[in-house]
Amino acid sequence: MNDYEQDNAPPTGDSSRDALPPVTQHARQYETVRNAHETELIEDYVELIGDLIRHRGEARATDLASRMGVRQATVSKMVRRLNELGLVKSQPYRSLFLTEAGQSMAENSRARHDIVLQFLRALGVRDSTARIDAEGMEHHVSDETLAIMQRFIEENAK
Amino acid sequence: MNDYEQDNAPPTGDSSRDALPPVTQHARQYETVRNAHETELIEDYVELIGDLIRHRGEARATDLASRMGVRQATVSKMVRRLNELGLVKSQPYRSLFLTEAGQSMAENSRARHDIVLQFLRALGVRDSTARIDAEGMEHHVSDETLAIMQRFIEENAK
DNA sequence: TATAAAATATAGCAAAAGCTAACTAATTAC
DNA sequence: GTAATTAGTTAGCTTTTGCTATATTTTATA
Repeated sequence: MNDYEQDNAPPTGDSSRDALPPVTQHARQYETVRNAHETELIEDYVELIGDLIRHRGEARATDLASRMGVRQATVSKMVRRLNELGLVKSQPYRSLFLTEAGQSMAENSRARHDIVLQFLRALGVRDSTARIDAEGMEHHVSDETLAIMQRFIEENAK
Repeated sequence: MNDYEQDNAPPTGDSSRDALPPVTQHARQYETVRNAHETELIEDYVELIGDLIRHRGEARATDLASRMGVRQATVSKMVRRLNELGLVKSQPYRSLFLTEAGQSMAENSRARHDIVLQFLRALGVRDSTARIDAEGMEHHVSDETLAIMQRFIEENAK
């Protein structure tokens, strides 16, 4: 039997992970992850630029590079992309600014990030671990799950 | 002030996300995420091959392609990589097998995946959403957090 | 069993994100 | 105010993971 045809197979009634999901749904899961990966880096940069402006007054390429753990050349290239995407406004050799769109992306990312981080802490994860996990998980948490995390935080607040 | 120097700055005493983490730690967070991305796809393939063998008796490239939502050529190329990495044993035009190493990676991934999925469900996330989120989150959850999730599942089992 | 269909492989292209090296601009220090 | 240092840019390379198109092999069918 071909795997394509399995989509027509009757549901097994088994709700655990033990059964493979129908092909179409399975593929959609991986597609969602791939899509997230495409926007992930963009969001991380925009979020970081926002944070730098917020906390340090300005966002310099050098600081982006050292905080991201990459070379300046990499940042330069990325900033050009962010410009093209209309997320960042910049002039050569000057520090960076977010456009309206960039600003709202930054706020959105920061909010998600905060919720995930607080959720992990509320769950009992150590701060340094929580920060690392949050950075990775942030982009893979659906709105539905995020709302549930939010509720969890409120219920478990001291 | 240069951002590099900020590493020597005294901690603000503010444990919320409101403060930027020290530069070195911040960079390590992003590095961890980048590293996860490198192994992520590999693990997904190996895990899926394991699942296919388990549930369908064999793993064919076509089925990998349809379930991953990519083209067969992409799978072919990936399988060559998995071979080089010593995770998969395969002969041209034949179905795929996992090596010892591949098998243990598959088991490990499946275990992680299961815990994350069950955790999300225990938290109250709908099944279809939980599956999507788990697929993305799986690779970004530390052992520490995983253990906590495990405990949470046990405590909240009916 | 010969042929059509399905599965797999290979070649070659593209985009993304990293790198180094070499160059230019801005800032700081003297 | 010039020289040295720091910051930013650009060009060109590499790896990874997609893709299409084409060739080859295996399997199924008439």
